[in-house]
Amino acid sequence: MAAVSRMGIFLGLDASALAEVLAAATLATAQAGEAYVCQGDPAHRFYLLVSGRVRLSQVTPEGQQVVMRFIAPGEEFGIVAILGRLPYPVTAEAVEPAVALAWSGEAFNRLILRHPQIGLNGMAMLAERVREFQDRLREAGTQRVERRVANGLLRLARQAGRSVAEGVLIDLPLSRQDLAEMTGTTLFTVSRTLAGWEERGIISSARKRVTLLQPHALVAVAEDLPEG
Amino acid sequence: MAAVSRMGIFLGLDASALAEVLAAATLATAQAGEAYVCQGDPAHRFYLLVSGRVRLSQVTPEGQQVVMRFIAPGEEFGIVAILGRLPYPVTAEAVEPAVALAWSGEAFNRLILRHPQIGLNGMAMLAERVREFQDRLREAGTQRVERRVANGLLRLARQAGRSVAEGVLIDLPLSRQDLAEMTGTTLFTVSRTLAGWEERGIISSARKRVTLLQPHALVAVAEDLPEG
DNA sequence: GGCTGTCTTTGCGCTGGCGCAAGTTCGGGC
DNA sequence: GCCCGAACTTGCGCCAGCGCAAAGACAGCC
Repeated sequence: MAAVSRMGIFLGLDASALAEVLAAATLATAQAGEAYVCQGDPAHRFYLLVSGRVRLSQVTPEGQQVVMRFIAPGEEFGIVAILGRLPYPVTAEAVEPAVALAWSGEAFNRLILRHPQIGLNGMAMLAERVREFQDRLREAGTQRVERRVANGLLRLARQAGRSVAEGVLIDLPLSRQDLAEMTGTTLFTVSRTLAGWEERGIISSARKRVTLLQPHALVAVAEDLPEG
Repeated sequence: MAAVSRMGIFLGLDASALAEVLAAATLATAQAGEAYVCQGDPAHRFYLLVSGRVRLSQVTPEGQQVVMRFIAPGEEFGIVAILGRLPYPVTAEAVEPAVALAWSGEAFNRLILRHPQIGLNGMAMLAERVREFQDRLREAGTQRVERRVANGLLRLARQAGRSVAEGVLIDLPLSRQDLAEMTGTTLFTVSRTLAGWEERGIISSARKRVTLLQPHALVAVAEDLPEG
């Protein structure tokens, strides 16, 4: 309950409203690699992640995969469920053991109507999400690969970064492929780019693991500043 | 009032609620080329377009412009105003004479709390917006220029298409530059691409004006099908 | 009608980054 | 400890699309 009361979407609700929200929820756990929802399935449930990490990805009609974003605890996914029985546009898959709260679309609709604050918070959350996608779309259209990858890493660090002795560890199993699919390039190019940064001491990388050693240097790359 | 009651965000409100919503609104008109909101200004107003067309664009720190989308009557812009005094992330400029309803962020917050249906509708609207941006981001990451331009045109046709004798006219002053900034390419490449399609009889174009003569052929390009 | 500025076209050279193939390293299961 | 498959690296060839320059076409204004 304490955890739930701190989630953005339930900010400003009193204890009884929170209790009601929780009473309507079911708990859904997933192991690493297990999917919460699959692209194309009819959307009937809406989720809020409590712990773990979830990866949202889309597969193109040609079979190519694209990683839309990673979901951190406190964030929502499957919102499309509240607007009728459209199919989910993405697949949501746990990349490490995860726990989420789930509501049926109808139940969540009723909660919003009874507690308008949830609708207000939800709009704020989605507006923020729209802003993030706008930024990424702008990047995709105007920036070269190196800058996009730098921005992608910085975004992940902000979302899932953990301070460790050497710098900021991106606390996610993150393959070169994932990074390529997030930034619209190929795993080859990502590999070469990371290798270049590693040589310059900006990052340190291993299998499915990246640590930012000099975040400010990466920011310089992302902003296309002359060598710092 | 009739027009307002048909807007997605006010669906399901009764007459008295609609009257209340309208009473809180002010009318804002703009001439072609005039800006409703400017990127970077503190966001204090939220708009719903009644008539005309509005272009949302962003300027990168390097001064490069990007066109995020066009707003059609019934759609919202400036939503960021309801979440505190953040700066607007985009500039909203009328491309033809426009009329919009405007609310202050606080007033709209109060309306949502009094009429939760608005919050629900607003979430639906934003969820749809997120979906659109996800699609575009996927396209940006996986498709070649020609397909992206085809998809861009089709999206515009859906949003602002008008049936005319020869086909579907995109009813917007739309320069090559605009199209390039929407699809993440250059006006040169757009010009060449359109010229190619015109030669094949798929479209017909003039200054700031494009008409789809064979929409299905454009769909074939967008989906990368073999020649139809 | 002529002028001006904006929009558009077209040619040409160049390169970032893709695509593939082959090889290497690593982690986990038995 | 060994094996297997997944993840990663590296070299090489190639081309889609960018960048620029210069010229052409059109709309609106005086």
